Amino acid sequence: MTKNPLNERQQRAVTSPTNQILVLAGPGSGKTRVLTHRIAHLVQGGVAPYRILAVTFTNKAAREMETRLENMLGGKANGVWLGTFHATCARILRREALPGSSLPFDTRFVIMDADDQLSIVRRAIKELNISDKLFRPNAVLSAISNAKNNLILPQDFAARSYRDEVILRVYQRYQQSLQSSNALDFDDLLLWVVRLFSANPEVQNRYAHQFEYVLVDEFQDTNRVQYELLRQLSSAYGNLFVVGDEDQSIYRWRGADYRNVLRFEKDYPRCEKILLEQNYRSTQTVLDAARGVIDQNRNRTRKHLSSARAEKGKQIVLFEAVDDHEEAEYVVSTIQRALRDKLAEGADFAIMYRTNAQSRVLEEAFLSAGLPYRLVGAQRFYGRREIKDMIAYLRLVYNPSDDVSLGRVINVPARHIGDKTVEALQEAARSAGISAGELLLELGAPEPEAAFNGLLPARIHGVLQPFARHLHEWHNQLDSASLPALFDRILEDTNYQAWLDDGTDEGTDRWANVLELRKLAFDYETRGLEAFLENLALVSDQDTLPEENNAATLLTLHAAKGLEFDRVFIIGMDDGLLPHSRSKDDEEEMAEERRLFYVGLTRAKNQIYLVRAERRSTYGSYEYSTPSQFLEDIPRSLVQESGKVKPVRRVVNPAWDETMTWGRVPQAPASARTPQPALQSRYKATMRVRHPSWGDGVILESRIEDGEETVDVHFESVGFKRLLASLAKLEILS
DNA sequence: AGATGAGCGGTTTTT
DNA sequence: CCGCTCATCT
Repeated sequence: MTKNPLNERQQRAVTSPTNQILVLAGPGSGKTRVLTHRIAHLVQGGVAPYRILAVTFTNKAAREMETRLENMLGGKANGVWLGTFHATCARILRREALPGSSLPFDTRFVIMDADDQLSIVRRAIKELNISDKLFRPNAVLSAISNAKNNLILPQDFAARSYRDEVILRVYQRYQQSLQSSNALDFDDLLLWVVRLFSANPEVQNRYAHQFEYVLVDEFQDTNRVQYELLRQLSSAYGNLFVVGDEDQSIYRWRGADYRNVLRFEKDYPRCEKILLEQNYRSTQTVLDAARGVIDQNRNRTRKHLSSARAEKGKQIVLFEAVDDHEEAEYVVSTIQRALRDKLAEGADFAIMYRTNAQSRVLEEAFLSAGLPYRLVGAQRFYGRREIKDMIAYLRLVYNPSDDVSLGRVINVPARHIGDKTVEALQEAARSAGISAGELLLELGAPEPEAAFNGLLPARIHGVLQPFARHLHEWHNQLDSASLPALFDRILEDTNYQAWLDDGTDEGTDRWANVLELRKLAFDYETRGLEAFLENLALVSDQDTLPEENNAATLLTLHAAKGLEFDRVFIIGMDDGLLPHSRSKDDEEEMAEERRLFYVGLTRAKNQIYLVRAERRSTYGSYEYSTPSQFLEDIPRSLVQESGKVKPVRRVVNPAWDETMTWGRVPQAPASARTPQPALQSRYKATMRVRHPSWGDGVILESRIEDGEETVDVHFESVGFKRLLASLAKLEILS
């Protein structure tokens, strides 16, 4: 693909001299390629790399662009500001949060992750004597995040109801906690840059004059803060190049607003709009199916994606399993068969699902089949208790004011510091006007300042002393010792291994995780603790997970955006899962669910498998569901069904042939069926056969199911089919 | 202070 | 079903 020349429109997008350019790029239309080529074009035209800012949505996308630029230009593009919104903002704030700035934190701020945020909210709710039943911490946090995404700080928050009043109070307390911990949450990173720029035009100007060119990926998923930020950053030169696709907007719940695309056209009436509709990824079958789905959405620019590839491609396979276990087994066995027949390799496959919870059953099936897989996202590594502990230690050493981290590790491993002791410490710190961590640091000094003597009762002081001393020593090492040395020192001083690795399998496992993190710390030996912590906070886990060799990928539909795979399974094609039940009352949300499905479909280069289960276990009991309504929008001619025999279901979509049945071969009710003696297989694996319409193929497997012989055949023309031997008119060739 | 066990609530999606 | 919180006991 890299060898191909750019098509005419891509070329235009890369070289156009227009100031503001809006590229509407369908899936697989070479969007990343256009972005990287444009950056390369700018650099080769003499623009200094540091004057180019390119913003991506994920770290992964940023790294991929970096690699491509490296390949194109060697080191010539080094220095381009390339990163996510959040990483870019963190970088700006680390420079600007100097003493005397208007910002309520200094350059040693730490970044709170979702867990930290939630524990701050919980604490605030508790301290304010609010019921956490009526005000769910999660809901309150999302209200706060929502406000921040709209640039609303507590002082700007207009409470229009009792509920708002309460949320506001929590918000205030929450913000205070962050401030006293010298911490920022994700939303703050963006918010404070915008506030900084608004309050200090000279600072904004400095950056705006630095960034002669601003380029943005996944523009449809920007929110209001991000839009504002882009406006500010490009305000000097007005060179703003944005790439996006309304149809792939899937982050509305996070404040993203694809109408930013419309806003862009309105705010920059002289912008040039370029449509990329030539698809270089998928077969026409994949595109037709995707189009059938997305064309049901209104209020969008209709695109006419056409495949640059000649072949129509394999039909879409639809499989209905009886339950989620069979669903997973179907995925695994289909992959195994393809591997065995050398039709594909592991890394060609991706299995996508709506909710993270669905990965569990899949993982079990992969494990028991001995099939390698890699799971992206889902807090696998960084959510681990032992990992969070070690990170908390490091964060605390870096920034002793970090209350959340202090609370996490002050008594881990247990060192007789209970709630009462912590409370006394906090009270004493408050009366001294410093944070608890700072006070500890002081108490651990060889000669603490006299002012801090007598703040605490002698007994409590004594209990805290050993920990305080350690903290002081670690903190002192910050500038002299390397990160790995500090890491080891903490492990040693806390006796962490002995505490964690208690001889059980789980303990060994946990210790192995710590060693994994330690390995990562060695990678940051030269860059240091600050870079290490920032990376841990901002880089999602998909980046750092050890790459399993040639393994299938398990990921949510959200995480799939921007990726491509040869063969894609989308599982859980059930009403209530996709579209998700939480979306069904809201038209906008339903449209977003549809886009999510569209994103999944368009990841496939060659083959799509849509899989559902009639029932799946949730919380221990079974729940039944009907097929996803989205399935009805896929043209019938593109689909080939597969699965176990079960009662006929009628299809409601008039686009389908009335006489067609859904999912199954029709069959008499069970009661009318006479049990048949086990019958002999007529077909065996490796036999060559001929089908009247599909031509020649080879039998992959034959088995007796419910008294019927079922054969899996791979046809040269259409690929994999599962057939009932009694119905298919197969001719045996060899 | 720490260990144990009953009870409960939770699942959308992520930088 | 699982993991977490809270209450109770040692």
